[in-house]
Amino acid sequence: MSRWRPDARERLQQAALDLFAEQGFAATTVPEITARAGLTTRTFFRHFADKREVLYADDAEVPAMVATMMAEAPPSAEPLALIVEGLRTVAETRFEPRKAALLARRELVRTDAGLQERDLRKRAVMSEAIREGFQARGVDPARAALLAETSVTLINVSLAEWLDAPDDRKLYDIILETLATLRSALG
Amino acid sequence: MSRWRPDARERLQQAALDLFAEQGFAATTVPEITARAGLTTRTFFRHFADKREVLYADDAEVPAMVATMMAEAPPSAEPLALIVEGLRTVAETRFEPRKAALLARRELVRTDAGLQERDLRKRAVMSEAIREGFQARGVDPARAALLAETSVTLINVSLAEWLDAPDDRKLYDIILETLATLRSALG
DNA sequence: TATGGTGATGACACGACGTGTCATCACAGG
DNA sequence: CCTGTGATGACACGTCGTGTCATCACCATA
Repeated sequence: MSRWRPDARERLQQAALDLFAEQGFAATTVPEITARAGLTTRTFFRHFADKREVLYADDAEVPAMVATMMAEAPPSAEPLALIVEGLRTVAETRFEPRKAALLARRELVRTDAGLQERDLRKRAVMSEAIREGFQARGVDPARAALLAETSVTLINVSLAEWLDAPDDRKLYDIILETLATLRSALG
Repeated sequence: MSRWRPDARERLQQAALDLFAEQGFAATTVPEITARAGLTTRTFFRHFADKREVLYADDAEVPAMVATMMAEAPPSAEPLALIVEGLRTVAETRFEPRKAALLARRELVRTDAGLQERDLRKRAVMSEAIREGFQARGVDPARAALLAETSVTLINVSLAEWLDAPDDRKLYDIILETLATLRSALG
C-alpha cells in the first residue's frame, strides 16, 4: 500500500463540491474540505490556487484547446466561421455533456460575489486566448479584441439561455440564434 | 473643532492611491493606509467594502446614471442609437476628464489578479444596468442581454485603445470606429 | 440651559484565507 | 542496498474582513 491514498486532487474536489452543495460556498472552510478528503489544509492549496479554483478545475484546459483549434484551422477560414465552428466544438465536448454540473455551479456562483468575479475572470482568460489566436492569424489587434470579446459574449449569453431551456434544446442551435439576434440588433 | 478631522473617506482614498503608486497594490496593507490617513483599520472597512473598492469609488454612481439616461430617453429611440448616445455621455463626462487617473488605475490593475477580477465585476455591473434598462424599455430578454454585453464590449475595447492613443484623440470617435469595425466583422 | 438621541470613530477579539519553510518517508532507479 | 525525488504533514505567520461594544462631539428639542 502506498504511503497516501491516491487521487488527492480528485478527492479534494469531490469533498469540496459536496460540502458546497450541502452548506454553500462561503460557509464551507478549507479545513472542512481537507478533513473530509483526509488531507491537510496546506495540501489543498498545493492543488488549487484558492478556494474558488476548485470549482473551475475541470475547465482548466479549455483556453489551450481553443488556441490549438484556432492555430490548426486552415488559413483561409473566415473569422466568423472560425468562431462558430470553435463554439460548436466547445459546446459539444465541454458543455453539452455537463449540463447538470454547470447548473449546479451557476447556482453556487449566484450566491457569492467572489465566485462571480472568478467566473468573469475565466471568461476573460478565454477571451484573451481567442484574441491571441486571431492575432496569430494576422487579424489586426483591434479587430481581434473585438471578435474575441464578441465570441465570449455569444457563448455566455447562449449558455445562460441553454441552461434554462428544456433538455432537448441544443446549445449549438441557441448559439446560432444568438448570433442571428446580434446581427439584427446591430443592423 | 469637530471631534474628528473631516473627509475621512477622501483622506483614506488619497492615502491608498498614494501608497499603491509608491509600493504597489499587494504590498500595501490596510493598516498602512489608515495610519497615513490618521484613522483605524476598522474605519477603512466602514467606508470601503474591501481593499480593492477604494480604486473604484469614483465610478460608483455610473450604473445608476446609465439607468437614468435609459429611462429618460424617448420611447422611440432605437436601441443602437441609445447605446451610442449613452456611451457618448459616459465618455465625455466620466472618462475624457480623467485620462491620467484611468491610466494609473489600469497600470495597477495589470499587476494584480484580484484587481483584474474586481475590474471585470464592475463591467458586469454596468452590463446588468444596461440590460435592465433595455428590458424596462420592452426589449426582449435575450436581445437585451446581448445588447448590454455588446455595449460594454464596445466601451471597453474603445477605452483600451483610447488610453494608448495620443491625447488629441476623442474617445467618442474611437467608439464609433469600433462600432463600425464590429459591424464589418459580423457582416 | 439641560437632556437625550445620533452617527462616526476607536478598540479589541476573532475566524478564515493563503504562504513560507522544514521535516518526513514511500517509492523508483541505479 | 543506497540515494534522490516528490507528495504530504506540521507549524508559524501575515493579512483580510467582520462582529461588537464603548466613546463622545454634535444636534434637536423642550
